[in-house]
Amino acid sequence: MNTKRGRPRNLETQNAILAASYDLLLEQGFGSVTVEKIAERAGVSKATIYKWWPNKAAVVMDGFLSASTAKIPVPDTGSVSQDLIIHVTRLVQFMTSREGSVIKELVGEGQVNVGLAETYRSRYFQPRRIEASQIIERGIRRGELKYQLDLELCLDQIYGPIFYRLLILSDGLDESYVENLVKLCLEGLTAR
Amino acid sequence: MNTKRGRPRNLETQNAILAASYDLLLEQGFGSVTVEKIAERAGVSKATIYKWWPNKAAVVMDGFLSASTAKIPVPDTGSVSQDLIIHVTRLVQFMTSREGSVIKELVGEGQVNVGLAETYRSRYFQPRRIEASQIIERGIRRGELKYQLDLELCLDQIYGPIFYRLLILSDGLDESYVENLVKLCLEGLTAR
Amino acid sequence: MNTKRGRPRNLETQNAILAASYDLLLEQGFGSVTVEKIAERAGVSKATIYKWWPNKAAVVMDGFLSASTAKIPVPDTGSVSQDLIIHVTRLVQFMTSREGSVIKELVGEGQVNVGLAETYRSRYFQPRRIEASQIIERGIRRGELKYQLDLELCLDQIYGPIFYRLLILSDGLDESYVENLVKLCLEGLTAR
Amino acid sequence: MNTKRGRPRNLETQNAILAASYDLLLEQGFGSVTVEKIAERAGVSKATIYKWWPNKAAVVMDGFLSASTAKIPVPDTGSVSQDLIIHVTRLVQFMTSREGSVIKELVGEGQVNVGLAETYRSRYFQPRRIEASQIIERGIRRGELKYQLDLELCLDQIYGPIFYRLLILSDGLDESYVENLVKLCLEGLTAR
DNA sequence: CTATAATCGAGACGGTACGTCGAGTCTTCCG
DNA sequence: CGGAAGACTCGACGTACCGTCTCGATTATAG
Repeated sequence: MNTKRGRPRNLETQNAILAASYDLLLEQGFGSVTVEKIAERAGVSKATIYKWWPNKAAVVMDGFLSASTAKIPVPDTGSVSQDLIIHVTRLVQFMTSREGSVIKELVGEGQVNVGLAETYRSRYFQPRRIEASQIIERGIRRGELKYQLDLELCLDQIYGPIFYRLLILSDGLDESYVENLVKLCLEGLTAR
Repeated sequence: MNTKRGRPRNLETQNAILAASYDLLLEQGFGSVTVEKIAERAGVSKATIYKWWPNKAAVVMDGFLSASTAKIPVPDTGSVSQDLIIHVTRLVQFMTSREGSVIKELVGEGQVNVGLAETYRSRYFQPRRIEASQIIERGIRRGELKYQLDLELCLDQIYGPIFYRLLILSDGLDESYVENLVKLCLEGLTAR
Repeated sequence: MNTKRGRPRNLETQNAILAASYDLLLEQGFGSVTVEKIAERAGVSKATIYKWWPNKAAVVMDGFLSASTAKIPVPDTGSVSQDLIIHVTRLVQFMTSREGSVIKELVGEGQVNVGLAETYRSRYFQPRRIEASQIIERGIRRGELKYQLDLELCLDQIYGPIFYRLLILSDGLDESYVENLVKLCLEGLTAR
Repeated sequence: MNTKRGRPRNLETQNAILAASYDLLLEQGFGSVTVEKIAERAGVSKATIYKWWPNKAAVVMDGFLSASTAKIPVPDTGSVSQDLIIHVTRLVQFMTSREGSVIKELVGEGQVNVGLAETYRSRYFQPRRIEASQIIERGIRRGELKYQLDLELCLDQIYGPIFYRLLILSDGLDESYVENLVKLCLEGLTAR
């Protein structure tokens, strides 16, 4: 008895669903995405969607993840400060683009949907953190940064203010803000 | 022409609505709050609710704001470091309480609802920032902190990581995290 | 102790209400008339309306009755046949005018509202029947019509088909229909 | 392309809706029928009702039409006079029964709702007229009635007074009224 | 080369909430 | 006291989306 009986899953169908889902997400935002619209645009039955994903949030998240190539490149200029400024500026640029702005909506939904939150944490934010941690680690190895630094904390200190502004304050995030932020992180607040 | 024409708005009604709304928010979370339930619990007609608030989010937000006394006290020990640690620890304690955790849901909803976001920004987060900025300003005046510090940026550096963890990483936020965070902010990342 | 204490009832107010009510009835039809709109147009408070009339139907009916001068003149040419044709033609003309067509709506409402029905019966249809019965009675006196005729039945025979068409069939009601109807009533169906 | 795609419409559901609708109509009258009550009694979702009917009036009308077998049998005694008296008496009996009385309410609603009116005209009144016209046509063929009679007019002359009394005058409609009416129609008003 | 098993499109359905509207009542203040 | 202003309740409306379900058609592997 083989387990592979019956008509096999059609990959194109899945891709069409993910693509449609992501398109709609970009066009109309999370709140306006409808399973019915996804189905229609993908030329697919609603039941098929629910066969492979447990609920709307899951499809949309999945669509987002598979579309968002979104690796923000990590520079290596030899200077931690420069690297951080470049990297974070790129991050900000991406986050304030249409594509990035849907992340805010997904995070919003994640406040109410634990499964969704876990997904974007493990499949989106953690990978990004690992990328960026290279800059810090290089800095430590080169002796630019304190050698006993808590890596996680460092990342929070850089990323925290950015997302805090994005998600809560909705305040301007221009290049000079990034520069000042990085500088302050490096130097500290303390007067000498 | 008198401005006080007609049957005056019944304050008890409004309070009952806001109270019911907040109770439900605490009990069941934003997603499960229903205008109908609010109306029923407040002993009020649904139409009355829609007369004074444009939609569910607005009532719930208003209920939250009028219930949340939530001033996190600002300590004054004479040391910026100590003050920050105490203050932020309190903030974290509040945010991880039931009462605080609904804020995360509201912020979540705010990603999709601009009006709501503006409300909690101006009526919740800004006031809280002003409270905390006293600690920084005192530190500057006393010469503990650099005198040309950008206040907004400082606040972001303290608050950012906290809300970043709360909203996105959902990671542990214990007392030692706060201490390390404050210490790092003050000292900076740079090796000397 | 005087019986006439306080501010006396303002007749103009009542008239404004009735006029507004009738205007709206003509403009928008019974279904779209709203007590609120009546009040607004009459520059009057809703409560005042409910003080003098028990419900919407009553005001509208009253407005209709006091505006509709609507006496359809009864001709006297010397010939019953001629008189009937002229009179009924006029009736049809009125009933198919905007002003008349609201009567259909009132009768419609009357199917569900007994009070309203009684009102239009006693204050609109009965008076009109009395007018027309003169034609019949003259015919009997002159010997044109059978002398033992049942007056009520005669009126039904003339009016019935008209209102049946108006209310149920919504069919054409031109002058030749009226002529044929009157002729058939007079001559009867029987072959000789 | 097959026409029978998708889950087929569940006939029981539709019937349950129509039955519930008709029951409520008989029990409480048109004005008190509620889509929500229909849904509840039929064990059906409100959305399903609105999927197949555009509004309350349409469902109720449809429920009425599919329940009302209501063919009033057409007698054939050999005498037009007798046949008419019997038929019209039966009609009156039906119309004054609970089942018939809802027709008055539907006609009432029809004064304000054109779609509804068209429906009951074409699917209720026209069919009934055709039934009754047999009596007239038989009378013409047998030479009892004038051979060039206008059929429509004849029907109006019989039915008109009945519905006029039912809808407007609400006056007694006993057997003797019917007899007198038929007699007068046949003989005419004219003295000889 | 047929039976079995799964996928899939179409679309009906129950459920739950939304926001709106109108009727009618009630409260307060003004003349 | 009459009346204007307008707050409030009640009950229904029609809409939208979710997630589940039932068909029939399709497409593969197993026997």
